[in-house]
Amino acid sequence: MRIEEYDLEALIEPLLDWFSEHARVLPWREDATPYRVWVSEIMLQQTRVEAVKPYFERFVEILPDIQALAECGEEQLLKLWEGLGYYNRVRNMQVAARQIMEEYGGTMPSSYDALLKLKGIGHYTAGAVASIAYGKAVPAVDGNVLRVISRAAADERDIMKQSVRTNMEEQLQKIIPDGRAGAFNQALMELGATVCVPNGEAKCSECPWEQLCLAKREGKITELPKKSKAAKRRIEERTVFLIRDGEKVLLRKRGSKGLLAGMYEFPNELGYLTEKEIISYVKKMDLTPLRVEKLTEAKHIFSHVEWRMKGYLVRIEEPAEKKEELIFAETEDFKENYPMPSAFAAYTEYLNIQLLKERLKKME
DNA sequence: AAGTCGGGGGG
DNA sequence: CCCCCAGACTT
Repeated sequence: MRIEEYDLEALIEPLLDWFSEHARVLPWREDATPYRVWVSEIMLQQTRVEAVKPYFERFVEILPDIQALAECGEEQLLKLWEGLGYYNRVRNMQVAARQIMEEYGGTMPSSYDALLKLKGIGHYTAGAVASIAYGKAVPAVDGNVLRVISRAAADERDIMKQSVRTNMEEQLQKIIPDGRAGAFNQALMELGATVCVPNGEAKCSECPWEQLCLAKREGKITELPKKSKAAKRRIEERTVFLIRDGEKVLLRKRGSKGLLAGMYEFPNELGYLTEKEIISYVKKMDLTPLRVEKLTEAKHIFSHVEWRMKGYLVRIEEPAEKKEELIFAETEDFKENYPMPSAFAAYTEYLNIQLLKERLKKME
């Protein structure tokens, strides 16, 4: 069965009635200005509501409007996003903020097509902002919507295909209830997030569509939606260096493109280096290693690569001359000033412990 | 159309 | 271990 053969309109009233009683209280739903809706939608891309909440509050407090976002420095921007992942989201959002300052005098555009032209805003987010913040009658099809509609209509097409998503948008466009587009789109997502859930048991007894859902009727809830599997992750072995001069630790800033763009990291290299190779690696930076100590091993899983890390603490002599390109950060404040990805958590944690030990020693 | 881009929660 | 998440961009 395809959604063209299913009566989507019958879903609207039960859904809106359900939503009016079960809508969660979320920070971005209070005072749903275009800016706040935009920020929340970018943060929510591939990210759960609970993870976003604290980030959202802090972000809009420190950067309360589009101009503040446009003028924010890179370090502070990444610091506000630190731990959320997909760091290009916030970099793109700033590009868009500058676009809005120049092309729209600082006012968020309201049309779907204008929103779609902004960096980092695709079909989903354009639809979400246009409908939620401006009440425009356009769909916003995310993973939740694909799932709940696939199930309701018992549509067996592969939702990973772009053509299926586009078709879903076209069919939903026809039935968007006038004047209630924002509530309708949010209700579809809310149903997917809280009732028609992807993992575990769908809570069909709580669903406003229990009598209308074909997947339920045909016993296909667990089979739908159909989804082709993602490619397998590759594995990378890495050696991570905590190069320490007294209280200071050596950091490196990553390039402006690719994985973890613009973030800081401990120097690290592909492959597992021997202690001999570690020493020559450090010497190559014109540093003088004193001793090398093995640290814990750690694993970090990204979407398409898995890092298997072996860490080493390398004590060095205080450099005679400070080289410009080497960033030696004080252990005390490196957390406040340098945005670091979670991938290195095992080793930043190690520094914390070391810091605590040093403090205890001083108290004796 | 396929690959890239984080991190965490839950089964 | 697996899955998925209020997706977008690049090639």
